Amino acid sequence: MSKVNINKQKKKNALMESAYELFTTEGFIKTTIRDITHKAGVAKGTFYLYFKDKTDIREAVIKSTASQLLQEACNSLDEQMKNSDVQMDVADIFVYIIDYLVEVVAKDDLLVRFIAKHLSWGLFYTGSTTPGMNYPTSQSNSSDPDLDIEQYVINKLGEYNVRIKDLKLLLFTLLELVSSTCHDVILYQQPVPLEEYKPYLNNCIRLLVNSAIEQTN
Amino acid sequence: MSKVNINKQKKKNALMESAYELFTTEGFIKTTIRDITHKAGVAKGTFYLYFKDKTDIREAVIKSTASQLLQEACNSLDEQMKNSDVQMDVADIFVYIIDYLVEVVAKDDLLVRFIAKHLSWGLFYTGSTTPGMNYPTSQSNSSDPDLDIEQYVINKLGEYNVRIKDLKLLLFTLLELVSSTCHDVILYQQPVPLEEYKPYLNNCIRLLVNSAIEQTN
Amino acid sequence: MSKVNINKQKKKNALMESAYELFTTEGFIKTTIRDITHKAGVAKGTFYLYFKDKTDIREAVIKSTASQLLQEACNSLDEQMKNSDVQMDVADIFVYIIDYLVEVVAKDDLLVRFIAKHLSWGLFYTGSTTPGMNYPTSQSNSSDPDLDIEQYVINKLGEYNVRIKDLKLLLFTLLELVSSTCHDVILYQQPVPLEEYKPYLNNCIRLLVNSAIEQTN
Amino acid sequence: MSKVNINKQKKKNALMESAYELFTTEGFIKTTIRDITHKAGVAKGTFYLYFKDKTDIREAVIKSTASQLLQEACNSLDEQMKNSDVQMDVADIFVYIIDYLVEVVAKDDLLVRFIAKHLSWGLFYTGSTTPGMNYPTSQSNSSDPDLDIEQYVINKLGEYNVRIKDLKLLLFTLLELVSSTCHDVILYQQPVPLEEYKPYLNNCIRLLVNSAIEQTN
DNA sequence: TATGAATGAGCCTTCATTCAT
DNA sequence: TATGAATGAAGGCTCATTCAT
Repeated sequence: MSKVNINKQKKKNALMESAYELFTTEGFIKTTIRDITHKAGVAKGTFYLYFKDKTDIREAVIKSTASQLLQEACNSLDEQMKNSDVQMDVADIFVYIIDYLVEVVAKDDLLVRFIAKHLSWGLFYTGSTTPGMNYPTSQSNSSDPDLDIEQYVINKLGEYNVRIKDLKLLLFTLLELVSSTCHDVILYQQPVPLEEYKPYLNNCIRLLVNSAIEQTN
Repeated sequence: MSKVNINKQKKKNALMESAYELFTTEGFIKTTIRDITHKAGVAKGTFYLYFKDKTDIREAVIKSTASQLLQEACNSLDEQMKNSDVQMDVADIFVYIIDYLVEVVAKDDLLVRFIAKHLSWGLFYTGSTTPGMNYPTSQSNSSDPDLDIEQYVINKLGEYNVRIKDLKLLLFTLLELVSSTCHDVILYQQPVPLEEYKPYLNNCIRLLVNSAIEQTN
Repeated sequence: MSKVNINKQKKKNALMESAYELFTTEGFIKTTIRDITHKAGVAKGTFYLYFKDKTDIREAVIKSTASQLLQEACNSLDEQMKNSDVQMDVADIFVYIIDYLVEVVAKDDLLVRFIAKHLSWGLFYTGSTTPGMNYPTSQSNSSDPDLDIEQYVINKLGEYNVRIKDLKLLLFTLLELVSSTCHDVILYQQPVPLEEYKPYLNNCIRLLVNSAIEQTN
Repeated sequence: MSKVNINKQKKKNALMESAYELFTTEGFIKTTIRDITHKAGVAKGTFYLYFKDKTDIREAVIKSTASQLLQEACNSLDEQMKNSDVQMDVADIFVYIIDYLVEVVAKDDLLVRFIAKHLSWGLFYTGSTTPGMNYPTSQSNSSDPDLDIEQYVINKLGEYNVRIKDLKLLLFTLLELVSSTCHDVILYQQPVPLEEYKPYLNNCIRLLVNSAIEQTN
């Protein structure tokens, strides 16, 4: 990548990071373009060189964040399976990942406000970014995250001699279920606190996952 | 109720109805106070006699709408059970209600934009409405909806000799699951169209409900 | 005075007292009619039965307050002269009264903000109150305060065998001088603190007063 | 100064001039930001690029106007002393300047409404203007007016072999005395018309000044 | 007389967006 | 490419005033 392109990417990243911080701490509506550019250390006009408007950068930030989060969760699972002797069954895998996500999100009251209700956005939607403003190649791995998670799960399950029926739907359903319920539970402790809800939620997940398992030989 | 109070109530209702229309057709952010009052046929200042700000009326409208919707669903179920010879099992009841909600919402592309992600708000949250501005008695039944839905289900199941474990959590989880997934499915047909998703969703519901049933006697 | 008139007077007094409190604590601009009536325990519409608008009540309050203040000062002087053996010369009398005013005002940071720049208003102006809304007879003594202070001084000086040249102008000049300078000195300690300024001011007063004395006989 | 900075200064000046006109003709309260910007030929938002709010521009205008006025008075005195054969004593100097101010102000019924009660503000207060929005160098002479007037008087008196006791306090007292009394006399002709009051006032000034003179040598 | 619900003009202020530099 | 001064539409909200009761 040419030096000038690297510089452009830096600017774009700086804007996205600033936007992320402000969206989570101040909220989307209260955050202004001026805030974003100021924090990123660029001029206001520069913003419009990279994003069409505020919703455009929000979408970019959500996708990037959700992707990253899931990536972390998967990495953590990999290590866990490598290092631990305890045998996990298929449902355990789903529960582990979801638990990971919930824990991360729960620790960050601000993150949940911003992203929880949109967790699956980063994974299943090919939302229309500003035309001609695609992510640069350096991020292209995460720009098509749909494959990632689905494929990741398929690989993970390779050794189990099982097949998951309607895997895409299952993933979608689980993510929405989790993000939606936890959003309310974490933020408002309604109808019960998180610690009380988690066992219940995990049980739901196991039910849905186990019901989707088909043995293959 | 005094003549003046009746008039006040009329004004409040007019405002809420206007807000509902505008929120669903134009979106919350694009809707202005001026729009609401204009449509309601009152002066701008009058708005502030009844609501603190735009979020305040949104909350009121959501609660009212969600409550009403669920009421309709329950009524429909009652009739169905009275008139039909087909025997419903416990899970059928849940599926029926949820199906009803989904169908109503699906027909109204606008409604879903506004309410779907917040369906459970009207049922589980005791958010603070403007103080001293309670719903008049004519709506007081739905002003404490928490009892309603839970109690309604309990009554409904009276004749089944069953008990539902963690009923409140089940209801909450189901509502969030449904509203969250259908929101995306209906609006964006992502990851699959509604007709394709519904059977899958219904199956999930049955799983969760059946797993919560405890036989009594 | 008829019972109904007494009641009317009570209302008017309540409004003026509320206005005084609010003007001094919140400032004239920030104070609203609603605030005044609320504090006075009457309805908003009632305000307009007694005063034309906010400036109208302000004028009434200033006059009343300034009058009262001066009255207190004069009373204090009377006692002082009765009880003390120390002989006061003519200038002492002026200094005493002015000192009294300054001390009262200095103690009340809020009072000075409101009235200091307008001290002489209550004494020399026959400002136009709302037409047909004159002070009731019970206050008529203070409604023509011009005579009061001038006559008071004349009486006071009776025993001194002196005449003051241009007494009205002297009084006006002194009051304006004092209120104007002290306003700034008390509020901002500019250009010097009050304690430092007072001796200087007193000296100025003595100069002006002594220069106005004409011996008689 | 760069071209853009010159332009900025022009805008700020235009705003201040418009504000001055409107404050004097319409009064501070009645004048709106919209009025000011409209008259200045800039957009409403532009106002907030230069001033925090209405009180901010008022302060700026008062300071600037008071400074300017005094400068004129001093200049006039200089010429007078150069061209005239009549010998002025020390008190004459003070009287001359004050007379000049009073005359200017008296001619402009509107000016007095705005500035008279605040004449000394421009000379003794170092109020906080909008931060980072200092007057450009072209006006910097008057931006520290405190030194100006005091030093000016000291210089003027150089040839008189006299020293003025408490010069700063004297100046402050005189300015407040004059502006305060003339405010009422000019606007309301209370308690007497200006022409009648002026000789009295001049006499007061002479008293105060002469009493402050200390012979040197 | 007294009320207070209703009014609606008009306020201040923000901020996305443009464009000359 | 990058800037940031300028824009001006639009927003939320206040509040003096009216008037039917």
